[in-house]
Amino acid sequence: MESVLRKYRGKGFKLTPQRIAILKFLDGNTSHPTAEDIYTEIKKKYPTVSFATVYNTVQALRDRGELLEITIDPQRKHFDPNPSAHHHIMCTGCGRIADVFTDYSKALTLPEEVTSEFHVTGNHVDFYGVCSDCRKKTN
Amino acid sequence: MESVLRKYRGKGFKLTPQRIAILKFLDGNTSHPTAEDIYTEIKKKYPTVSFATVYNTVQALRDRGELLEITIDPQRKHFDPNPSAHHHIMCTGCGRIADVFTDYSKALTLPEEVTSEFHVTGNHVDFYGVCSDCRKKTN
DNA sequence: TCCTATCTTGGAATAATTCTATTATATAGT
DNA sequence: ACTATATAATAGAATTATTCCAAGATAGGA
Repeated sequence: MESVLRKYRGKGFKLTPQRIAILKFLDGNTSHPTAEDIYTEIKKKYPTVSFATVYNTVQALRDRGELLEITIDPQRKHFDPNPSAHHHIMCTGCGRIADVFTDYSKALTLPEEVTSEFHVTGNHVDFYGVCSDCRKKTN
Repeated sequence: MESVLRKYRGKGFKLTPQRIAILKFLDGNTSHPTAEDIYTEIKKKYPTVSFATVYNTVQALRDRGELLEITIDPQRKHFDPNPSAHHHIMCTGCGRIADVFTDYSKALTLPEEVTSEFHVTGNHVDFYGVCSDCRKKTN
């Protein structure tokens, strides 16, 4: 828990109580929360917290490379506190997002017509499917 | 042009003037327009067209498998009238989206821990980069 | 301890999308 | 061609997600 905070000390990143709560909530969290998920959680301990604080904090973390913005869900953004290169799969039934740790970098070669026009800086591989819980329900 | 409309006749899909305009705008269009792009275009010929019509129509097309919703842009949805499996690259400078027609299906194998939980139904491979125009400008 | 840059907050603003009630019309059936 | 009706179009309100803003609060360096 202290280790969560250590890397943010100094460097003009103020460790306010709200931010500490957000950092602790995100630490090791693999649930891919939305801004609202974070807001709801932090509100339990800090009832006056605002969405602005949540968005400010995730943006600060993103700028520092500590957080990824996930685009797999067409409806809203999700966040992932694991900034290392990996991918995702979303259940089209319940919306749950899980991690996919396979490294596809070797496989994702681009044709010359694309690489000649774009300097490629990154990629997302998103999978869609139906999880076992949802298969039981809807059949 | 007639061929664009042929496949929509019958089957409870009403070919209204607004829809025909949308279908013609989308036919062969590789610009990956947003709802607003479509709205702005159709408004030229039908000044009273509403966003509801645009959204209703793209949803009807999506339901019929004639249109894909693109999630590569975190800010807004884009649409692609080419429903065959392919992928995209977006310029992080100007937001332009281009098609990537490489077939990665063979390469995108998932670990057993994922396939045992999810019945996989689809995937998106999104690339990010900087296009040649934007390299000239910002650099 | 004090100063100040930075943060938090509430609420307003913006933007994207969906919904609703009403009016209009494309098309199937005659 | 005519009519009935299911479906669509429209305006505008509602919803949802996100950003902005001004004022007061505070973390952390000096």
